[in-house]
Amino acid sequence: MAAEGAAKPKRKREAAETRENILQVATAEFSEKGLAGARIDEIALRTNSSKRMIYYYFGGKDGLYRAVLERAYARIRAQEQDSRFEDLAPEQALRAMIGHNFDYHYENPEFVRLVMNENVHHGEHIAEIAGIRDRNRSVIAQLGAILEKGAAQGVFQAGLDPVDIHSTISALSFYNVSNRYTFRNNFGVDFAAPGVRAKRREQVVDCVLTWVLKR
Amino acid sequence: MAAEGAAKPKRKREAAETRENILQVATAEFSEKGLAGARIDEIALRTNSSKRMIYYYFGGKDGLYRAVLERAYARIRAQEQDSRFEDLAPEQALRAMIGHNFDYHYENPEFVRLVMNENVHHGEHIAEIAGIRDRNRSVIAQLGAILEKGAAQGVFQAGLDPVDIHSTISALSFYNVSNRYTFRNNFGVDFAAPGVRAKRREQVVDCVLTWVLKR
Amino acid sequence: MAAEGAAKPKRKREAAETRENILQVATAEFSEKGLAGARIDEIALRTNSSKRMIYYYFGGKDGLYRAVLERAYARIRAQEQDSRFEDLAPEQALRAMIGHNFDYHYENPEFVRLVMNENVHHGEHIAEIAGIRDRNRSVIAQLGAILEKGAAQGVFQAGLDPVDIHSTISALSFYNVSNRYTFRNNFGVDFAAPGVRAKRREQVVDCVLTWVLKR
Amino acid sequence: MAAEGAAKPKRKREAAETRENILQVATAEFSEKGLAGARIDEIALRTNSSKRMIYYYFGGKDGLYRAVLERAYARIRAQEQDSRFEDLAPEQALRAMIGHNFDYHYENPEFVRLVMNENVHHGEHIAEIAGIRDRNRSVIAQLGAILEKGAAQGVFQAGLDPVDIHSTISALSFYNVSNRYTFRNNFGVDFAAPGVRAKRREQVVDCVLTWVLKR
DNA sequence: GATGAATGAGTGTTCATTCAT
DNA sequence: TATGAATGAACACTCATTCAT
Repeated sequence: MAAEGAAKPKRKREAAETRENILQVATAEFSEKGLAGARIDEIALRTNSSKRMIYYYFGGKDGLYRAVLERAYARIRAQEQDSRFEDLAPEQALRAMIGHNFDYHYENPEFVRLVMNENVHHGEHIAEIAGIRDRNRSVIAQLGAILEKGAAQGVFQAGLDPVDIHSTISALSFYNVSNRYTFRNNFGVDFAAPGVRAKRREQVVDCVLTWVLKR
Repeated sequence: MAAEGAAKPKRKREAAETRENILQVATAEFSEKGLAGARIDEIALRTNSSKRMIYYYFGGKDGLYRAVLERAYARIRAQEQDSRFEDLAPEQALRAMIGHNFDYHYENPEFVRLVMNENVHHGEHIAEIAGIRDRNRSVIAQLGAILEKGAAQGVFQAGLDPVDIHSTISALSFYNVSNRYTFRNNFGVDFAAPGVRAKRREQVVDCVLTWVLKR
Repeated sequence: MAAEGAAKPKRKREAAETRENILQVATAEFSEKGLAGARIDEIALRTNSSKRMIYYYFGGKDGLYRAVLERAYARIRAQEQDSRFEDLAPEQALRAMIGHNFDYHYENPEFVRLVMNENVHHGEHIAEIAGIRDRNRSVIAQLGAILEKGAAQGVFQAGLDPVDIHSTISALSFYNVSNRYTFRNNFGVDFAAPGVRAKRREQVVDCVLTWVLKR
Repeated sequence: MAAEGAAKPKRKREAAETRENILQVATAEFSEKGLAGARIDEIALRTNSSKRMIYYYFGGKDGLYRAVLERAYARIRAQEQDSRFEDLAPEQALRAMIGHNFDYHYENPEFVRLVMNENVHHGEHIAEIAGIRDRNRSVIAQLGAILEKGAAQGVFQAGLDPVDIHSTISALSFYNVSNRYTFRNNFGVDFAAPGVRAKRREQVVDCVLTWVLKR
């Protein structure tokens, strides 16, 4: 027990905390204002440490932004690793998967906005982050397994490309969060309102399933 | 006097040209880099006129950005006013409408990126542009008419909210353009490739129709 | 006369003045502290204009430094173009040329120090300034003509390379200014003292001439 | 206890090694970039130890720089103490001395560049290093003895000031190394090229001797 | 209507140095 | 003796905007 306290140098633990604290603040700031709009000074101010530490740990604004992006993707991966749909029947598994995807976007608008911003910047930073494609490959594999099983059981159409289905699910989940402000302005509907969310969730699950199910 | 009278119109025409030239350059720049990332100097440089003129005509960076946004929406409106789906049978009308929406996004990535950027900025600028809600109301009305007609004929489901259908169509059309870069990085599929676009168009039209049609 | 005032736009004259004012201040600063030691803020402060103007006219610290270097060399050239030694007898011409070179270094310590600094930086900036080699070629040509004339008249040794003679003259002129501080510290002699300068001038002229004259 | 006694010297030896290692790295760095241009982090990185040790042993950047300067001068002294010219005939002794001085500059460009840099900084650091004037006094004494012996033998001119001769020798030896870069750029001649060096060495020895010899 | 010159507040970044362990 | 973490002051540079002509 004494060993536990002594084992990890206090300093190192503090360093990890400093890093994490900076990343949290930076995530909020980059998500809110974008890479170009965010200010290093502003981030440093909200941090428990200083501007200098940002450069010490992340090298600069771009380095920090990349670390934020990497962490955001790592967190989804962790979430998805936890959720298991494979034991369910194909239709139930797909429903669960779509719902989960939909919810993740709703509950992580920061992630959605980071991805938006990354597209504003032509994806130049995400390209330099290793390991993201691996993670996505596993998502596609998981979805593909469900689709195949469904097709084999005769409940889903045959020959569906999991990437197509995934892009459809993502589009329908992403838009509610990404285009929240313009949609509200243009059509007077706020996707963030609880009632709207619930109704929309049902529609998205329904829409994709109707399309996939054997007709 | 006659000369004076003739001179002015000429001036005005030149003025309109200058304005339009600035707007074109600014549209490209804001679309490419976002509001925060775009540079007034850069825009002025690519213009046929000077930086001073931007301030003369648009008051400043924000004013220019709003003018760009307004013009982008005005151009969709013009396009949509041209297209008439009402004479077609409901299913054909809906198919045409979805396809048209899909194509517009693909062919106007600048518009898509401006909307993305506007959402990054929480829609604070679009809110100050008059007339946008009116235009969208007419889109909803048009779609609503088609849905009602289809429901009356027994081909569509009854009681569908045109705003829901519209958001579904938009989500599926927007994503291919807005998330082009991250999707390519994550899944190795480039939405911009001609083959991908054609296949995706068919899927989107199909997906929405399957969902709307009476089952 | 009135035309003279109206001919040049007042603005442009002011711009040239601003540029020149910045260059003067920057010359003093770079000469005093070197490129790495000089501070843009310090230069701007001593200027009649602002830091922003330095970037407006010279693009940055390096650009300003290069402009300073270029101007320093241009000023020697102007001085040398004025001085004519060719009409004198070879020995007198060479004496005058050496003396002039010696004096120029003494009277322009800023130039000497800029050249020192340029060597500290491995000559990377001077390489990018066009026209310097041309100017130096004419110096060598001038010296070469004197040497040849002297050799033809039998007063100078034959076959001397003007570049060798020039480097000898320059070394003996440069050192008194460049190494003033360490020499004073190490040997207690201040090259800048008037008596020392006069004596040294005589020695340098004498030393080079003794070497060049036919023995 | 015996172990304790042995341990300490070892520590001291290691400490001396650490100091020497830092000094070597710092010499290269200060010589290359100057005092203002050199970076403590860069020096620490190339060292076998850490940044903290620099502060521990030398107090700071300026202290390290002074230690570097002091060591550089101490090394010349050591070299000169070894070389004995007094046994030679005056002319041979002087030739040897000039050649040795010339060679030392060529072979120790780091020393030359440190002296240049020290002059850029107005000799403010060298003034604080004790013992340098003593060392130079002995150089002057040595040269003075040779000159006097030569004058007594009727081969050298009488009444020559050894400081004048020394400054002439130094100027002609220093310039080839200090102004290597600008000279190459301006006149296309690289003093560092072996052929150029050999030819220049002969000229320098010759030039000084011609001047000193009785005519 | 049009142009080059000018500006102040801010913006990302780097520096030598010190602290805690 | 030794090390990684931390710091604040300074540093080069950029921005949207305005002025004088």
